[in-house]
Amino acid sequence: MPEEPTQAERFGKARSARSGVVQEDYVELIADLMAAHGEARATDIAKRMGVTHPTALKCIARLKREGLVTSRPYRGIFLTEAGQELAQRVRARHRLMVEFLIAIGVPEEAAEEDAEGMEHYASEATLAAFSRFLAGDPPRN
Amino acid sequence: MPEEPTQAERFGKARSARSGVVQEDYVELIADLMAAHGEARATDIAKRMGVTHPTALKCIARLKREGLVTSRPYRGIFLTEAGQELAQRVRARHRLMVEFLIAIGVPEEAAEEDAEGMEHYASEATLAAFSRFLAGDPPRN
DNA sequence: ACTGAATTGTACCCTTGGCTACATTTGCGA
DNA sequence: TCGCAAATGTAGCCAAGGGTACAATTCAGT
Repeated sequence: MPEEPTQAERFGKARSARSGVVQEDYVELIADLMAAHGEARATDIAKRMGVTHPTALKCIARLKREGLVTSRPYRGIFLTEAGQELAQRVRARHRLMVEFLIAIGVPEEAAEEDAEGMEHYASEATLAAFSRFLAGDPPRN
Repeated sequence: MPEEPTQAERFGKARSARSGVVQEDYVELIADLMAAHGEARATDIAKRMGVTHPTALKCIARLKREGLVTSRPYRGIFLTEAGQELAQRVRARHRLMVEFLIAIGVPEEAAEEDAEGMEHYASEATLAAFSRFLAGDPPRN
């Protein structure tokens, strides 16, 4: 099967997807923290992401540049409209992924771990298929 | 649900997995090229990965450092024992992922694309669940 | 009110994986 | 055989996302 250009395209797409992964994780986490504590502090973000605070600050700076987040010096971090929308999509996708994995028999902790990586690469088509499965539709006849 | 440390661990694991993604893709591709043409040339690797050749060379140099690949100046690239084993595992995982996605109703091209990203994050537990599903075992009773 | 701890910010370094530009080596075809 | 195109290698740039070390600011508690 010599389908080189298609393969290159697929690798390219996976590569592009990779660049948004960290943003998605941060935005989702910030939304969680705001929901739980009313605000998102850099230290808490760093702790929950399992990185040092300068790393978190740098990623947050990038989120700011991309208009997903706002913050004033020595103050908390807030999601913009765009950030909130992204957070909602990401959270929904994450929940669906975990539920699906558990439904097909993956133990809960493994499902949570794997979803953390896989969720970022699931297209609409795949998410739709997962939804159908959870809804009880027969996938193959 | 304040389970911060666990969440940090999960993010950490996903991060670790991320660092092996490129190696896995290269090793699998090199195995493909060797099977198809009897040798793996840097130019072909670059073309199929959709990157420039210096980028491919740099990644190959890293594979060499990690003992997955060998090569002599201006000669082709060859997998070591470890490289061949990795390639086999990766290829099997890739096929399983694609088959599974198609089985639950994802269109073929989307399945190929999504698998390219998701395959690197599926644990043994998840792969086992996918296998069971393909074998026709009822996932939930 | 003020001091000390916690939080936030800054400076600088590393590796990975992109790129372009240029140098070197192979090896094929005239 | 020998020259030129193709392949390979090298140098140097960039951004992202890790890290440490240190500076600045906030804020609680006395």
